[in-house]
Amino acid sequence: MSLDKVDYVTEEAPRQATIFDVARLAGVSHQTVSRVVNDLPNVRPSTRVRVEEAIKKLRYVPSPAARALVTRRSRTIGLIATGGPEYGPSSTVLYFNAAARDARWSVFTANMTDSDPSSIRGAVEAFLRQNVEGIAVISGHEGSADVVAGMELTIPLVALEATPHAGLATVGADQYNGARNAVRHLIELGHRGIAHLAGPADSVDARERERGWRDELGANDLAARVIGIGDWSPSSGHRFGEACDLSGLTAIFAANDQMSIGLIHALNARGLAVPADMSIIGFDDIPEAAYVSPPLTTVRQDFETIGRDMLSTLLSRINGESATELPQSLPTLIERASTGLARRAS
Amino acid sequence: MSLDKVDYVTEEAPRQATIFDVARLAGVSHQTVSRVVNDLPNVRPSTRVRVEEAIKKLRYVPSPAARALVTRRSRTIGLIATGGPEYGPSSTVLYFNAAARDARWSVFTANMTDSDPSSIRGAVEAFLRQNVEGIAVISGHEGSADVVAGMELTIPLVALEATPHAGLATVGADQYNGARNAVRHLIELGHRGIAHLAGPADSVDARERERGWRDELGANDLAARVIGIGDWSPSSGHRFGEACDLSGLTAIFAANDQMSIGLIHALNARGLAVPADMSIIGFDDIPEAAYVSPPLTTVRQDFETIGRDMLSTLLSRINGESATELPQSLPTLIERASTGLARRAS
DNA sequence: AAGCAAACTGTGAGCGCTAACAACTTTTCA
DNA sequence: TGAAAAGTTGTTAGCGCTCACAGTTTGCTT
Repeated sequence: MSLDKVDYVTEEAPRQATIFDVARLAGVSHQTVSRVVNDLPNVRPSTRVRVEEAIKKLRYVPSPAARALVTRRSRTIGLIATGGPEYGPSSTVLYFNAAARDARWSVFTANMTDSDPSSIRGAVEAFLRQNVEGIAVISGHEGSADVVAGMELTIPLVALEATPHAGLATVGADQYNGARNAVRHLIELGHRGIAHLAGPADSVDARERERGWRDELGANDLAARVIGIGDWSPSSGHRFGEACDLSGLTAIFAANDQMSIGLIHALNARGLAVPADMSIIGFDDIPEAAYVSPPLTTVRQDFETIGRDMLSTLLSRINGESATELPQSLPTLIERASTGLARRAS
Repeated sequence: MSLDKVDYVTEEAPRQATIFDVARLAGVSHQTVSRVVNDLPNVRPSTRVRVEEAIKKLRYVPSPAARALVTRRSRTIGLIATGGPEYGPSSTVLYFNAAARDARWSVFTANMTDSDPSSIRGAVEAFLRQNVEGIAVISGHEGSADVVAGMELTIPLVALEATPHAGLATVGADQYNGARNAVRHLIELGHRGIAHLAGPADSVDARERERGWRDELGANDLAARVIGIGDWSPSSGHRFGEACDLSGLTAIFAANDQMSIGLIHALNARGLAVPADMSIIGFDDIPEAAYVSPPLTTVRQDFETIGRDMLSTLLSRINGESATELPQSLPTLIERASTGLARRAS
């Protein structure tokens, strides 16, 4: 399959070979060529070989357009991604794409910074016209997947971080238990006043992390307090870190690493040391997390696995193997230096 | 164009309308419908209106497959992205995609973590089969764009960060002058021993930044010393920060922010304060840069502009408007707190 | 009012492929 | 040995669209 040093389109443009060219060269009908190409049975081995040789000789490659026209299939997936270049989503997108490549599927990507329903619908409509066989939604915004699900497509749909929904498969890490583990770690260090710096309200992941935090606190008869609702960005973490009321607190669980970084920076500016005065735990384990000061204790998500799981889930839906167990990984706690033993709350 | 609450594919599957359905309803020939759809002249206004109404009523949308089959055009672009989820490239990919959406073009993305020539060729071949009308390469690896360029395609090609090459348009920020500005800033602060923590050797951007650093130093009769060649990651910055010889140095220009972060962390561990003992300047201005300790002085690249410029360059090539001036923006210096006045070198 | 150009509109072919079925071989088994 | 069964191959008809060109109408001259 791998051809070296080929003039893909030479000046004389010898017109890409068609199925008929191959048929003529092999001395068979075009239909037989089609059978060979599609690996259908009932072709005599000797004929098959002859056809394969002709294919190789002519460098024949079937036209996806012609194929799509008649089969209404395209071996193509549509991917909708909303939000900016945050580490988590963009990693997931990247690995989803890589997995698709490995599986020899093509993917159309529609990136949009907002998650305006009509933009999303527009993107889906464009995908539909292209005969995509499935749609994946990787969105930080809760509504996005529901918008697509609400279109009641006949093609499978898989979404990252969305509420379970009829006809909508969701894949992702277990944010809830990841968050509980984070909080449990804090409790084990002796902390009792553990606040939360939440992620955006329209993010299911953010809400799951908050719920995990709240439940773990509840299970230990501890009070819950949210010090702010950020937008995942370091600057939002910084903003809340500057302004929030820290009384009674010895630890803060931030909804992601980037906000942790902003938060720590603001805390330092207020004369508070981390973790001596305040323990901070993040979420995601971005590459920088190990190298900021102090190195961040966090909960690692494996975005590569998530992206690949999304693809394989979608592909199995496309192949009709519906309702298999949906993959869900458990994020793991990474202990570094931003958490420490609790001191008496100030 | 925006339809609300539509059953995109109802259970009875009333077969997506074709051009003939529209023609029948409007009482014209399919060819006239085609003219209206493609906005060709010589259609009586009243006829045009009638056809447009029929289109709207039937929710007719032309089939890209059929169109591509006959025109051999697809209004589709192939995007090749190599490397992992680093901030710069993934942002560029994202904004490229967003710009394409705005222009109503579809884009196939082929993401690969490596930049193996045969993978790249494979991706290009797949794109060609899909009748893409142009290819964009966003790669951290130098060879990538050249591999594609070497295939001598007849469709336009645009690449980020690549050496100028026949038939290859490159778009990007002016890494060289950005780097010179960074170094000049250091010199203005009184630094004389200014080392460089370089990016990977196979990256043109990395080499341009190094060249800028070297030339600015040379222009001021200062000696140049590279303390390491990293891979853009914080951990590589950290590694070199731990081991390098710092004698005679009061400042280090790191090839990107992430390596700066790792570097600073290692320096701190060696008992060196930034910027008191050593000034550090990075490149890119990632969102975290302002919130690490100390906030990073860096050179900001506008990835959104780069991504959008890549798209518009590619589109204008596709439309035959060749050889327009290639956009190149100048990254801007962002002064924060990781650089300070030079002390006497140790 | 005839005549001609310009403006419109329609017809037929064919892009490259697969689906459906017809036709021809070979094998199998009574 | 012959007929049915199984295996193999070919034929035809589209998929939905655009292109090239033919045909029809309309507007403008003289």
